[in-house]
Formats: sequence, C-alpha cells, structure tokens
Amino acid sequence: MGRAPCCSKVGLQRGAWTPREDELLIKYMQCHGEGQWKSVSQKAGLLRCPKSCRLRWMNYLRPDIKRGNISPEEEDLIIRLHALLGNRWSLIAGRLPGRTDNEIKNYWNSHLSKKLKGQEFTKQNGLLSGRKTDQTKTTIKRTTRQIKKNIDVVKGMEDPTGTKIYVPKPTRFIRSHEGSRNSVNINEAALKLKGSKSNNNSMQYVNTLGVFQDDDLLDDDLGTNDLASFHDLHEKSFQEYLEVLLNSE
DNA sequence: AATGTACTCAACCGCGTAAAA
DNA sequence: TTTTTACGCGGTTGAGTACAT
Repeated sequence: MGRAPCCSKVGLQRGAWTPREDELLIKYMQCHGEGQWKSVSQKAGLLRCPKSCRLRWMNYLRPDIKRGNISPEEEDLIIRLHALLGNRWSLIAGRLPGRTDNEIKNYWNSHLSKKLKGQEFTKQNGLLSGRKTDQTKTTIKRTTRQIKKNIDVVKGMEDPTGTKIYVPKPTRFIRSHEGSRNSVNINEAALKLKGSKSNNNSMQYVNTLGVFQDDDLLDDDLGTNDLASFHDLHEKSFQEYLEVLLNSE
C-alpha cells in the first residue's frame, strides 16, 4: 500500500491558502472539473500537494457549498444521522446539500457534542450513567427479543428468489444513548420492512439486519457492547434503508 | 489596556482501500 | 497475484478570534 508523499517532504507550499492560489484552483476546476488531483497542482500552477488542492476545493471553493450558519432543521438532521451512523461524517454530509464533511465534523465537535452531553434524554434512560432504571431494563429486553424475533423471520426467508443481496461491511455501534436509540430504530425499521412482503427489495434490506451479535444483544448491559455490526449496503440500498430509519423515529 | 482562556474552523496527517500497473 | 498509485475518510492540530478577568 503506497502513500502519496507528504507535501513537506517535497518542498511544497503549506498552510493557509492565498486568494491568488484560490483563483488559480478555481480557474483550473472551471476548465477541467474534478478528478486527477495528482496533476492539478502542476497544471494549475500551484505549489501545493494534491491532497491540499482537493481539500481546498471540496471544503471551501466548490461553488455548491452552502455558507452561513447551520439551521435548526439541519442541526436536527445531523443529530439524528449521527445517532444512526456515528462519526461517518461524509455519509452525514451526503444528506445535507451544500455542507461538507469537515464542516459537519467541526460543528459536531464544537457545538453538538457538548450540547447533547448533558441532555435530559440520558438521565431519563439511564444508559450513559451506567445505572438503568427497571423500566429501561424492561425496554431493552423487550427490544432485544423483538429484534431476535425479526431476525429469525428474516433468516428463514433469506434470499428465497436468488435475488442479489448486497454484502455489507461492518459498522460499529458505540456505547451511547444514541446506541440505545439505534436498537429501537433498527427494530422499527425491521418491522416496517417486514411488513412489505410484496416487495422483495424490502426483504433484502431486512436481511441486512440479520447480523446482530446475539450474545451482545442479550447482554443486560446492552450499551457497552456493539449493538450490532449491521452492514453497510450498496449505496442505493443504504439510502433507502436510511430513509426507513429516519422515518421510524 | 493587557493578559489568559476558550472556541472555531481551515488545513494537515496517517490510514484504508479500490483501481491501475 | 502482487505491488504501486491515487483518492477519500476521520482524527487532530494550530492560527486567528472572541470573550473573560
């Protein structure tokens, strides 16, 4: 696995971009479009490494980038998406037109992580404190049972028609109140999709839920384990699946 | 006004991986 | 099949700025 040489090693310009550099990069992009970053710096007359050029363009100079504060609607969406996806900033950014992964990551780290830290939700559910109420424990167990039930149904119907099923890659669900919300969301999504028996595609998505780590789910301390290693899907499937998760809240 | 502290965000770094050689 | 290249991602850094003392 090779690695592009660091710009400091080949004597290229570093640090903040000047207006002149921006101008050169914008002009080049207007003529040639994105891609071929390796040659961009040379052809545009910039003494910058490809990474730096790409980053400057993607996070700052691109014409479709939205400027200004994050709206309450956007903030709400970020919070919900983060609950579902974790720190997968590029995926989150993909659902916020005009916003970059870097911007959302910064916004999360400087605003939302602190904002959410002491929220009432945590206290009510007792999931971060390590002390769960009886009601919480009951909810977790009920949710766990329901998920397992759904998985059994799904397993029995796995790929009955030979339809292509997208093989996922692992996604970690970390210990957090968001994690506990995941359990509910995934469960609800499974129920909704399971209900669409007439739709073979839906069943594929449900299948992707069938990879929960059973032992973890049965663990009383649900929040400390991977809630699931449900898998990333083919892009189209993933987007549709995400819709279900979001709408199930 | 001077200094210290906290915050923001553009930019950098290192890693993983798909594609090309 | 193996190695190299190029790209994209998430974590981290640090300069600039705002605010508090």
